Amino acid sequence: MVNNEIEIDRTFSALGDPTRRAIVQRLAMGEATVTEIAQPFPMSLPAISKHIRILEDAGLLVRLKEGRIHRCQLSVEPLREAKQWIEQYTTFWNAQLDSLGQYLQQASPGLHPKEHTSWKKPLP
Amino acid sequence: MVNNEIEIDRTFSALGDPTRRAIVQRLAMGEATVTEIAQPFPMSLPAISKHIRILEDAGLLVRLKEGRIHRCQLSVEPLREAKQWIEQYTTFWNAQLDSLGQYLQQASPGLHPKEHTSWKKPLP
DNA sequence: CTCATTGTTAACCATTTGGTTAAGTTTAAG
DNA sequence: CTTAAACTTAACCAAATGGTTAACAATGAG
Repeated sequence: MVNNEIEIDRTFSALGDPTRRAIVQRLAMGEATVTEIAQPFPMSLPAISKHIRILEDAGLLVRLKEGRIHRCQLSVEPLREAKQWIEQYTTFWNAQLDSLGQYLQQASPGLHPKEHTSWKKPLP
Repeated sequence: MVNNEIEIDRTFSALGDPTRRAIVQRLAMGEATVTEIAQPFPMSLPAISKHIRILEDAGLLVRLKEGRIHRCQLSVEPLREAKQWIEQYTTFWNAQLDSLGQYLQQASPGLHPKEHTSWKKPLP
């Protein structure tokens, strides 16, 4: 949990692709082999293999090799961290913080968060 | 909220870039103009302009034009939806669903986990 | 009017991404 | 031993991405 910047980057990049999000969704229903994962997708097995690798590198997928089949399952920890990253900006508290910050800028510019220059009220 | 697949795609793609996540973080501190946003970044203004456009297209940023300056502020609604997408897979409830689903699949393959009804409540 | 400020658009470029097919590897089966 | 199955790796390709500089547009200031 210390240096999560690179991890969070991998996580969000991995989730940026619809195919990979669909794989995550699939795995949420239960573990699956590579061919099982590939089955619904209109693309080749190597393509899916790459996607799985990317999810694995992002820590979103763990692979249990049993003989020649690779059993894949979802690992939710990176999802939790992505959720936490997002929650910084979606909580009620931060909404309040945001409003307050803007108010402070209006009241005494230059005192608060960023060195804003003067602030005009939006026109009606 | 009907066809959120494309929206969620735009949102996650937008958040997949570290520069854009940093912009989101910056805007969470309060609104800012384009040059203010660009100031800390070691890249040209047009590069930032493009990032802002992508965030805007994703609905994560709203632009208020006042004369020649564009005041940008964060819009958290897409973040909430991204959070909700993630939460499908990070709640305790779904962890249970996953484990039980795997058990049920082992016990009676062909039955889908979601067809069963005795699930525990999610934890906060 | 003239000039600076604020920002976008255009044209271009290198790298990354997401896909392909073909070949290789490992394991299970006959 | 031979062959099939389950995947991965390699080599390649087109398109998307993220950046650049130069030119353009619109607004505010002198």
